[in-house]
Amino acid sequence: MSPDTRNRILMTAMELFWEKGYGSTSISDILSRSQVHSGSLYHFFPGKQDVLIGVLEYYRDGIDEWLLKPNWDGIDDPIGRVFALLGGYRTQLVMTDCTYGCPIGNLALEIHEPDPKVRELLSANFTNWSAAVERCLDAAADRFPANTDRKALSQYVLTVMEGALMQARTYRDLSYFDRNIEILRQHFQLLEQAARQSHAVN
Amino acid sequence: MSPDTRNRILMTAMELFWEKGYGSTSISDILSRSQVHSGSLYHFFPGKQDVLIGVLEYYRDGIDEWLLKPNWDGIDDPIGRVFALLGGYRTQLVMTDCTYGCPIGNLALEIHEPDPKVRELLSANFTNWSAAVERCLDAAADRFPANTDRKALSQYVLTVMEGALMQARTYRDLSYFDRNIEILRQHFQLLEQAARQSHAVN
DNA sequence: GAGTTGATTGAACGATCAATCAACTCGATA
DNA sequence: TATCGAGTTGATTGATCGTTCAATCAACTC
Repeated sequence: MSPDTRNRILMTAMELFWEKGYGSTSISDILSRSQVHSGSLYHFFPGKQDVLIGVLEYYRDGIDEWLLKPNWDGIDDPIGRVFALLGGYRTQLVMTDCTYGCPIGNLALEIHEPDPKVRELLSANFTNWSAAVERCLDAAADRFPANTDRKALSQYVLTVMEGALMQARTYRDLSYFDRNIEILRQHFQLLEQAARQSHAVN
Repeated sequence: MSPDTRNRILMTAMELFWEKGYGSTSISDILSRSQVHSGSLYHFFPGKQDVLIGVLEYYRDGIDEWLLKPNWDGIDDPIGRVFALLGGYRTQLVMTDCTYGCPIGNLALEIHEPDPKVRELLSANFTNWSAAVERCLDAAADRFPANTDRKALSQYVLTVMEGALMQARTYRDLSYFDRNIEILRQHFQLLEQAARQSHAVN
């Protein structure tokens, strides 16, 4: 029953870290909800921080299956995929009455002096996310001006997502998210428009 | 000596909340650094959360003097002021080896179930910030397309600032901040360009 | 100068924290 | 059948948490 228990701990910790944050989640919170006893937890994880590391690794390894695949199913247009991904976060906001926060972004701001290992995993999660967006932008490279830094732009999409989530959650108001995403969309349209004009000249 | 002590508590709590976050700052942390005894703290504040409220009120009431005035001194161009404000955050990042985080944004993401009073104060701080940006945008209204939603755009500037800070801090790399701000700047230039074209037609 | 007030002191409280540990279970292997 | 060890149990540890409270003190009121 070993991998079962380890996994139940991770899943429960994932939930709790997202609901209450890392610092406010106690080991006994994890134990009682997961129906695991303290000795078992410490059999699999040396300490609380290692549970966090396990959770971050889980996110890192599951981004394709749990984040991208569900949001991109049936959508082929690369730029459509970018905004479908953002739409996925909107759905989460709706389902949680605007209490949803990005699990990675929340941890990134909550944990002030992260272990190198923790910081690496937070970075890796951000990098994987924006790399997925960058692949979309590359697939639509001809719709952007030739000198567009698509890697930087993909990081910018992450920035807008995190900032928009932060405001929607703080105000408990979905419209803050929508307005932000709408401005990003208009920015993209301006870029596409500029690309068309440039191509017409050449 | 009463207002002295209250103020020393607030200043110390401000420092500590910014350094370690709210949850990881203990009352005894505040007491030892501020050289105040527990009884004195509880004489001025009913509890820990009320210290947080005091800090948030302090930020709210000090935005002009402590944030806007220093960054806008000697700068008249309204759009220049927007990016000067963002430049202020860049300076903080430089001075802290990219460990700086927005005090309000950090608290907004750390505190998952805020009291109504706390949530109101977080919102008020965001609102004051973007309202200051909105005044700049209004002063440069003729440089944007006529149908520009300047209030939404000012919230978007806040979004980009928060997201850019989050990434720079997570990666411990200033270039993530710079690239994000640069893309916002290019967006503004596209908007100004569109406004010029529109005015030329009319 | 007796009485009142606000400010301060620091020991103490119960609760909760992360973590430990010896004892136990039980399927796999020899 | 005997042995082994990965997994499990849950009571227990000492530290730390936010908070309380009886006491003392200085300054002001009337």
